[in-house]
Amino acid sequence: MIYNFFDYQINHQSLSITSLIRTNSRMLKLVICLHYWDCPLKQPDVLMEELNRMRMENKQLTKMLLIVWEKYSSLQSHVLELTPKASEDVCSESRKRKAEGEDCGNVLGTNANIYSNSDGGLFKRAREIKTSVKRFYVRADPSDASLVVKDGYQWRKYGQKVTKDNPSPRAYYRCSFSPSCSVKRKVQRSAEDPTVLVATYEGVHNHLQPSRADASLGLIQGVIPATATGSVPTIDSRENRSCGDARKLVPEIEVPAVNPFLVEQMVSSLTRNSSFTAALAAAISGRILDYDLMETL
DNA sequence: CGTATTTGACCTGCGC
DNA sequence: GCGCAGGTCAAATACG
Repeated sequence: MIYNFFDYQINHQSLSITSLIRTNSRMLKLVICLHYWDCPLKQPDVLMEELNRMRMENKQLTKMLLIVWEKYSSLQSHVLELTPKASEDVCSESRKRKAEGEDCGNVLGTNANIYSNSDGGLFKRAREIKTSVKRFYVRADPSDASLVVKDGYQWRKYGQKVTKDNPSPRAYYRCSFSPSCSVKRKVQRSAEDPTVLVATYEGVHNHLQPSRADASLGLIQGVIPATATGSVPTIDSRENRSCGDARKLVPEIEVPAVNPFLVEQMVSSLTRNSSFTAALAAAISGRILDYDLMETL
């Protein structure tokens, strides 16, 4: 019963955070609109009014966001305190079960507000909060023995191992871009289809992607995005499928997820940065002045 | 010469 | 307690 209560609370808080981030993005959209001067609102007064309104709204939302985040964090720690047995169960899960969970699609995304099961859902959630595991499938040249998946991040290989259930070796990588980044990656050829590389990511990067250009190379190499519109990725539907059918999985490759925490950090820092808002106001006023001059000519 | 990769040894946890 | 398997370490090696 108490679990259901916290379950609702955490879901509710997560959804609130997501909603607030989306609302905050309205201001950034307005900035982009002003920058390219494609905004349908041609009246500077209307724009200024809208900007001021957005600014006030943004301040309030930022405050709310911080409050919600603090409550969320305290709730999260409270839940973990209340469920020591659950935490132990989670931590003591055998490696084999963990591996099976990964292989069989019991893979957890970063969207912590998406839960489906009711029995033991909270226990699983505790693990989801601690680790994020994602899998990607990359089409590769079978003649190429290297286990290289270009995803735009910098990786350092620290080990290679042949596993029992797969004749091809598994390569272990760490993120080398930032020493504080603890993201790990495992790359192994699919046992069923050697032309497919299976990349398993553990953790979330605490830095921005070093090179978007490099990421695009992944597309050349064979990673197929989930949607052509670049929609925000969610938990891969493949994760609920049965094991070992890589061939069917390939056409539904997803791109790395946008890190909600990074988005939150960026939005938060931008909205709290007085110099940013000052520069923004200066840029907008400059645009308005330019527009007035053009109108008078 | 500095950095990245390779690879055998070692560690850890689980099942029997 | 022992063996097995996955994961990690670190010295040796390769490479630009």
